Amino acid sequence: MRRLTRQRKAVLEVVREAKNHPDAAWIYQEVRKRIPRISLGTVYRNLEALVEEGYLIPITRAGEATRYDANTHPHLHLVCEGCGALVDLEVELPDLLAPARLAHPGVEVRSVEVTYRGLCPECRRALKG
Amino acid sequence: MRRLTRQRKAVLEVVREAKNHPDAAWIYQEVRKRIPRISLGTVYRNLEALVEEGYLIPITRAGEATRYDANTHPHLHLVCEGCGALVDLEVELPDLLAPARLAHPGVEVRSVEVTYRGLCPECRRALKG
DNA sequence: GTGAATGCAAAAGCTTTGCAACCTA
DNA sequence: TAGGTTGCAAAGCTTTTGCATTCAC
Repeated sequence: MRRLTRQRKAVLEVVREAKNHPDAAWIYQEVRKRIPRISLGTVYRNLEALVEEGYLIPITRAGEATRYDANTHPHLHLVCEGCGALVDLEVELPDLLAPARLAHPGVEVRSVEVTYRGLCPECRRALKG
Repeated sequence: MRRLTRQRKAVLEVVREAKNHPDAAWIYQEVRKRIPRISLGTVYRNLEALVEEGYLIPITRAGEATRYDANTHPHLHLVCEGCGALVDLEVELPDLLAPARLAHPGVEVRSVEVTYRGLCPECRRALKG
């Protein structure tokens, strides 16, 4: 059975309180303020468990450490090509699963992950005036 | 100026001939059949260059090596939760960029990447009969 | 000829793992 | 008390980098 330890609780809290999709190193640094003797390995093990349990969503990008998102209600991500920031976009979506389901009857589609690339408002202003 | 070396040509050819989105290690192994003294570092440097030039698309997934896709016309990816395979889905898409553009006037959206998760036909049959 | 690209090897991340001690249920 | 979890440290993997040499243009 899975146990609710101080460490697991702290890791989840830190990610929930974070604003910008932190990675394991940042989470480790923050959690150490509460539990100074926690190890990086424990952070990784708990992040993995929390992802499995559905509390966190992992976000991977080429050449970067995995980031974690505690925002569980449906939303999209924008990767800014100017500053590299990962921004949440709250958007009403059409049913994105439908096209794949209709076109591929043999396939079972369970979820979809959508990532936009472009410019965040700040970078757009800086680059285009 | 960028130079067209035997190594760069071979890397691109290997990825184009590959069927299932190979990673750097696999590409290295294949290219060595043609250029035995090529180094893994050169493979990485050329993959990076080919991505920059738009010949290849990098695909990243949590806990896995980056894979490369030479299929440049628009398509989606399905990650099979059964066997882990990364499958191309050829699907007619609605305009996925429109919702984000309408909802976020300050943002400039340039491209979108869509990844489905679910079961490929083989795994679906195996699991559900 | 010139400087981009290569091969080699070392190093730099990020992440995982083995193990004894510890703690939650 | 049982076994999931932790801290620590070492190892594993993928990817990057420094440098002398080579090669494309």
